[in-house]
Amino acid sequence: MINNFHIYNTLTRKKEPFEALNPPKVGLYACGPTVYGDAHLGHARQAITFDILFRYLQHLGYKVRYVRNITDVGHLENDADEGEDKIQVKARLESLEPMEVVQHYMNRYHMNMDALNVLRPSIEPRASGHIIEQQELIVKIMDAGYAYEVNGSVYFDVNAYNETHPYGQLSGRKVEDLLSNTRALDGQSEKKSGLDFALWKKADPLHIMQWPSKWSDGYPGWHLECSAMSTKYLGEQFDIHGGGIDLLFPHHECEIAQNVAGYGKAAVRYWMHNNMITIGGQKMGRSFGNFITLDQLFEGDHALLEQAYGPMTIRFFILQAHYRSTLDFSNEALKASEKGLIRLLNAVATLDSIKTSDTSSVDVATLEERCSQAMEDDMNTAKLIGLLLGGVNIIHKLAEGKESIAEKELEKLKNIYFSWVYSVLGLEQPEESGKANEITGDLITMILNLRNDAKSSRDFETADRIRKELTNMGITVKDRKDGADWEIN
RNA sequence: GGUCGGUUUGCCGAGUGGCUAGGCGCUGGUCUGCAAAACCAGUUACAGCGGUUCGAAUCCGCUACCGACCUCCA
Repeated sequence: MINNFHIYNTLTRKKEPFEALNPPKVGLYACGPTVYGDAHLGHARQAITFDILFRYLQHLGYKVRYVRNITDVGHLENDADEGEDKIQVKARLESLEPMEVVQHYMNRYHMNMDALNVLRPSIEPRASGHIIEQQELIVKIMDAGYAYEVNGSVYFDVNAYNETHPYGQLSGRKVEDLLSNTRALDGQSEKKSGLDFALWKKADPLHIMQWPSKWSDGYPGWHLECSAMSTKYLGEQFDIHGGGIDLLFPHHECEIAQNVAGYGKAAVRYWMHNNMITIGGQKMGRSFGNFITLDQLFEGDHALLEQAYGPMTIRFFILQAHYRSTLDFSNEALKASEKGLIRLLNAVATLDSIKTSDTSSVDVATLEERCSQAMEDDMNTAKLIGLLLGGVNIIHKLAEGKESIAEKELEKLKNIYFSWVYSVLGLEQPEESGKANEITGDLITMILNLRNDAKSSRDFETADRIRKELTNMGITVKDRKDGADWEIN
């Protein structure tokens, strides 16, 4: 499979040409959410980044198996592996079954992602459904001598591992440095070293989520699920692993160690990490408490929001920055995205009404090439959007007849916009669905027709009154030569 | 403290040696009964200092500031 796609590989800190292990198939794994709260803007960025990768690889002709997990067990509340399971904490607070909490937030996550036009992955495995696989991996790691059991819990032995394999390769850390920065063991801990992490944790009797094992009734460690599930569905080696940059250490580092220890080799060819969304220069995250959920954005229901922002505006906003850059949230930036998106989508809608000529005065081939190059360069959606918006000018001139285009060239132009804007970037024309909306539309059209009659008979007083009242309702009237168009603000 | 990254015009944000990024905003114009919308045109930058070079936002060094990770986090 020939392409010129280059990926920035976190492992090597370089852009590398993409070569699939088993073309035309590509195995892609991305770390999904822990479902104990509503998804926020940061989750949207992660999901959209790898949604673009999923779509783009398919656009290039690959057959992609995209696995994105749901973490519904195992993440602990604090360090030292002594905390409570996050899901369980939430369940107690809300007096719900843990699985009820999981289902609730998972449903909401799916609704949010659907709204953002994020494609569902090929497989969406849940940690709780792969306890057996995780236990099997623990056995392999123990057999290889890289894990030890203490009081029914099993820990990964980082020091033992580091003697034969460099631990910290992905995040650029050294064990010695890590050790000097790790809080001293208080003597109570079961772990041999502060760097060791839990593979299996014995549960106390009150712990609701627990499963039997040869070591104890307990639950799997936090990093284990991704190793076990990616191997199950993508094999011991696969092409791309993605996730938020905040998971780089320790999560992904531990994942590599688990794979090497258990299966004897590293699984991943390319590691990709999306950067964070910031707000006022600071990372937006659950632990900072400065996040805005997607529902709040869609509804405009948050103190920091001056208005509601549609899912496509959010998607466009995120795609206007490169995925490895931080992206700063602000109302001003969101509003700018909203307008830019409309400009782009309106132009695409205009393409069908362009008339062709015998010759072309516009250069479509160059645009086509530059768009491809932008995406080939580590998925630079920001550049791609810039190019597509630059072409909007040309589309307008073609529509007005100021430039000419041959039929074949027009087909090419349409293909550029339809495939990049709709298929790869996943942007959609806003839907006007529902009977109520239909009636509303018809009513407004009727009123505007009446106003047009008034204008024709030069009764501007009536015409202005109608327009003013519509404006007060939040409907913008746009007069054209033949009638009028309208828009709800 | 350790490791890594960032600092681009009023705002967001591309850009790794010479070629207009782009969007928003702002100013002017076209259209229009007027207004809005739409469209067209114009608009400004590269944290500071020093160095390399014919030429630097882009490479190197120093300084300042900001952030991320080092504990769960997309």
